[in-house]
Amino acid sequence: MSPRRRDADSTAAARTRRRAELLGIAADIFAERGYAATTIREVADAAGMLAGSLYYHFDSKESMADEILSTFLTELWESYDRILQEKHDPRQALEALIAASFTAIDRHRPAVVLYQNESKHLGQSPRFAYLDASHVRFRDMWVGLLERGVREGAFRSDLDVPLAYRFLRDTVWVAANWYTPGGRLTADTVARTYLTMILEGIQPGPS
Amino acid sequence: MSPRRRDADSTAAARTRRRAELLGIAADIFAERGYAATTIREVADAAGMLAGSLYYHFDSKESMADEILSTFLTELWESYDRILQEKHDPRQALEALIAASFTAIDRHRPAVVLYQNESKHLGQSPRFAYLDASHVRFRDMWVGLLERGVREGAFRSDLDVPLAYRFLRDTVWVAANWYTPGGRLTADTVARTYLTMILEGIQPGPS
Amino acid sequence: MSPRRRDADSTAAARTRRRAELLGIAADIFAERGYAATTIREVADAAGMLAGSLYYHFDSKESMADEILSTFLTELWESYDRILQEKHDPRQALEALIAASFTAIDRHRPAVVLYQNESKHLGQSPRFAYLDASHVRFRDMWVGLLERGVREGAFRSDLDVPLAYRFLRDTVWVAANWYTPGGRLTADTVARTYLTMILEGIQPGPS
Amino acid sequence: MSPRRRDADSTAAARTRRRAELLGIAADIFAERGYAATTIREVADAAGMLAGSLYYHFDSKESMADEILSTFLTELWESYDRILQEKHDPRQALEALIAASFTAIDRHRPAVVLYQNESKHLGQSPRFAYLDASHVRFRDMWVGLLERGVREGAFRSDLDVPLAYRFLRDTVWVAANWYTPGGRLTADTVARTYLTMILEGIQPGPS
DNA sequence: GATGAATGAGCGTTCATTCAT
DNA sequence: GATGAATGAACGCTCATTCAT
Repeated sequence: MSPRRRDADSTAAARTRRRAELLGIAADIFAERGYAATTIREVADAAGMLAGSLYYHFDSKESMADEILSTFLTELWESYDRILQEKHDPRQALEALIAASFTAIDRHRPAVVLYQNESKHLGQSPRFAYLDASHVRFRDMWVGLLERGVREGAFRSDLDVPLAYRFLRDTVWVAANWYTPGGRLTADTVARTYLTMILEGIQPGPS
Repeated sequence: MSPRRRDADSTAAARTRRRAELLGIAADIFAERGYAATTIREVADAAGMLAGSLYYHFDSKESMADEILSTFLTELWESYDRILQEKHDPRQALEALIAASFTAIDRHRPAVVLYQNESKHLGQSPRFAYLDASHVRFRDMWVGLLERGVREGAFRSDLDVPLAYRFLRDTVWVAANWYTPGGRLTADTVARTYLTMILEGIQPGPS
Repeated sequence: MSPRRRDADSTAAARTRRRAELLGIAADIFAERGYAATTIREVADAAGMLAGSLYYHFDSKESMADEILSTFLTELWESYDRILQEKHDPRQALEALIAASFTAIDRHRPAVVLYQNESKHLGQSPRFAYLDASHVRFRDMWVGLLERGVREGAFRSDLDVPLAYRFLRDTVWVAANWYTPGGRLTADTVARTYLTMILEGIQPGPS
Repeated sequence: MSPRRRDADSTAAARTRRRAELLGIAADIFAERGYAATTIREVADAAGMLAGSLYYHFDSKESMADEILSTFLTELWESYDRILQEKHDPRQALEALIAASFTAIDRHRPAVVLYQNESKHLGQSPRFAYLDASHVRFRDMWVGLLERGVREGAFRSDLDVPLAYRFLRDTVWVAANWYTPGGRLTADTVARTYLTMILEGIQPGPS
């Protein structure tokens, strides 16, 4: 790595790193207090700077939420797309998607909380059109998967697919509200336990 | 309208009805936009009056949320308590509690949304201490029921009770976000379908 | 007194009596909390009615203050005028005026407090022009009396008349802030004690 | 302006000066219109800024009054305490205290007016408890001084001390309502004239 | 004479945002 | 990169006042 290269790094890359750091702080507070109830002064305080200084890094409060959410969704869909390409068996795909979702919660907890609590609102502004688009993709993915699973006998034939889709979607994301990365349960454990409940129910099986 | 009707109607009863009407409007908007993001002027607009006029009926924005939430929770716990007294079989109790929850969503949809989205923030103020108290009662109720069910063989012996409690709790209330009273699905239908998924899972049973 | 006469009394006179009663209540609160800081709801509460009901009796909050102050000033000037006609000796006139002022405090304490605290403000509105007029008359009366007294040897020849006027004026009225009718000191006692201090000073006399 | 000057000037000192400037403006208007009747917008207008901008400098309207009053009282008591330590003769102490009071009026006229007109109301809030404390200290100081003066023969033996205390207190402070710094009379002249009236009275002495 | 419900203006305060330094 | 001071719009709320009943 040439010195020239390192210099370029210490500007562009350092800037990127600082942005990410600030966004992490913002995401934590947005998730904790709610987007509307969070003041950018609170974010700035937590970052050890004055409110006005944040505007050197970001255009607006909205743009922070935007960057937090779009970063999260981009990464999420990358992992989903990888799974959808690899796993053709509905049951296996479902397992992998659920696991990937819990991994996302583990890695982007505040972003997930933000997504869950505020996407309805924010989605109304054109800037956040991708949130609604993501919802649609989400629904299509799950509904498609469930319908195929029913056809292929992986899932109960009497499944109410639209309802089951919402059941799955909500059940998974809502866990971000109580899951603590590094706590008693790892993302993987939670995922497996949830999967068992979802697939086999909570009453005793026949075996 | 006969004088008799007007007499019975006037004063206390009419006031109560007007308050309820206004609270209904407020609850709808709080649920739709979020409590913090809702302005008193939006509520007043929707009620066809000026912002200040709301203060003839209510002390503060907070007191509106308070009345919405406490009314809902009072009614909810009345129905829960009735069930807990009547149904001693864990499985039957669970079914009845889930059904009662969906009935509550049907009747108090905006209040449920408000409860779910804002109780964490509001609960910090002493005035809303009953929200946290309700959470605790909730947890104790479900955890107790699940543990008893496991002991008595009604539920899987390997159930992770704390996790299952959260699964049940979230799964049910989160439905308030999409459920439309008077839509395709009645509260009862949703409750029965959810119950089947929760009890038996989504994969085909052996029977 | 004919019945007809008594009927007329029970309308006009009763109305007058009620107004006076309400004005007494208002004056107490205006004096206690300050005019600007007093809400007409507080006055109405104290009178056992609703805020709106006061407007049956009075045009506005201002008109209450108006009536309180003008009633007080009319009576005050009546007593002053009587004295000025009777007492031609400066020293005797001064004594009588001071005594009359303390009598006014005794009988109209809240009005005096209101007068003292709010006349500067209220005087700016044309409706209260008589307040400024009264101030001028006041000053002319005292300054005239003091100058005559100096000329005639009743008061010190080196008296700074404008300053002494303010001294007398303030000294007397400000007592309304602590004087309690029916307390340890009667208006007359206070008047006599004040007079001694004003005339002879607080240091020991030669006698 | 040299850089040296600007450096010494900047940050803390400049901020303090700006605060003092704004407080001076606020004090003028509070004194002129009354605290309750003054709007924050009036203060901001006079300062050439918008209402909200004041909140960059001060927490609240109340905190402005607080700072104005506490600054004044601190300085006043410093001068009083110095006198009480130095002058042991009651008559000399009284003269010095009256003079110091007029000096305080000269330097803090609006603060004195505010103190006199609003301390009764403001004193009820815990934040302004020091106002009541100051009243008590005031009374103790004057009553103590007068009693000692009577015992030692400096003041008339028949003096009604509690009444004389109020007489002195009011007489002095009330002058803030008409005294104009830089006008015909200096604070010192007023003080001396007042003192003569207080000590020797307004009627001709025997000498 | 009084009530109950509302109006409309304005208040103290907050907050995202801007910008010269 | 960050600060300090300000803007301007809006917010929750208060209050004198009105008026049909």
